[in-house]
Amino acid sequence: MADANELREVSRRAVRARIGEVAARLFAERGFDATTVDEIADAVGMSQRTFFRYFASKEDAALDDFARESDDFLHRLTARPADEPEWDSLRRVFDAVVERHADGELRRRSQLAHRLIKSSPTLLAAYLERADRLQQRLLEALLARAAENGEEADEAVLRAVIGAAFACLQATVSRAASAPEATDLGARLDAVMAAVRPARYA
Amino acid sequence: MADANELREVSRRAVRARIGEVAARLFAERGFDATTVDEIADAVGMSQRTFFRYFASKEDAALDDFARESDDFLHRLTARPADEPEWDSLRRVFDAVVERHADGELRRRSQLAHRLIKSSPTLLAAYLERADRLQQRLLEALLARAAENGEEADEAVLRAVIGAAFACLQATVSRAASAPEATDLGARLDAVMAAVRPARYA
DNA sequence: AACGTTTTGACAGTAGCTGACACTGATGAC
DNA sequence: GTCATCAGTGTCAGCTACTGTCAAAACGTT
Repeated sequence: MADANELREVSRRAVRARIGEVAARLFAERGFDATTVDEIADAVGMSQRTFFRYFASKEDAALDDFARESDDFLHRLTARPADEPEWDSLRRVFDAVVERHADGELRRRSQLAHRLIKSSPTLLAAYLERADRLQQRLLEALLARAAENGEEADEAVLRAVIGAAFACLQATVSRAASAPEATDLGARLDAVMAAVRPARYA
Repeated sequence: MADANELREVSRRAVRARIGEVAARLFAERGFDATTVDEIADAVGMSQRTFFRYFASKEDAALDDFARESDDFLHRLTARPADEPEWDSLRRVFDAVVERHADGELRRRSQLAHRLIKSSPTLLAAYLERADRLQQRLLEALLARAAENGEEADEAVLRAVIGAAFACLQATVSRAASAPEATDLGARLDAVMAAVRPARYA
């Protein structure tokens, strides 16, 4: 029984990944808005209905990588020491992006995704909404951590701090996505996050 | 000729405002997703097609207030002295929100809008996308200002600073929207923006 | 009253997305 | 080996947001 379920999960993930790849290729070729779900489904060899059994929306197919990255972020944050200043913890969380940027193939893929997102308002909107959700999850994690420490955290300030950190990440990655050549993303991020480091962590 | 055009503009704005009011009422009653454009058009007494001649999307009708606020933000920023630290200029720009919050009627309206936005993922996504656009416009203004001052601004850092300031605003307003009673939004915002104030302005 | 411009409604069509139902193919029980 | 089961899939029908087109209506100008 457990085996069967596991096999199904494996299969499901494989199909999902395949759809994601095909979709990414079509999006890159024709653009996000100009690609229909029917075309993706056809290219994969399935019905439109089945596509929607794997992805809740066309946007979800395009943002699948970011969904996985979100989970990674959360894991990395909870792995950080509880007494580390939140700002520095967040910087370490962002190493997920820096590390991915180090690999040539993954970097190209990430840059492509970022340019795609910037090219379509609806996709950008979906991306920002997911980023917002991620920030809320991180906020809960940091609130729980503060409670563990016996501190009384100001939720609004903490929310703003997370938002500020993400603004640093976005600004840095955005520039790296436009830049033709490989930049030292880690160093750039360090510089930006040092310049923006909130007074409360000074 | 000029008069006629002006009259048309007045009429157009009035109709647009009327649609916005009716839509806001329906959204408040039934929720954003549960309200169809047909229902709004019916309630106003026009065809669906005409609705879309005034608003490009259902989201736009719900976010009309924020569109006007965006223009206000930009005006206020350009009115600030060129040598003022960006962080402080942004705080003054946000006075637009603080002032609106001071008036009881406008505050209720703004709180309603915020709760509506949080209640619908699609509407939240549209809101965040518009906020992002606004930040880009403010970035351009601040870049132009820096150029005027003869400074060489780091675009990524400036982008991050604007994002950080908006994170403060959002966190503060979000809490105020949930809070039952009237809070001193200006004081709260001052506190959050002081705690998060970037190192470069220390 | 006649004219030209603008606005509007009606209609048809596309695309994203969902519910319902029937079919298929693999799995486990007997 | 047969049968019941059940997840995965395709088909179909339908809803809603949104767009192009075109003819009719509304409106200010002359």
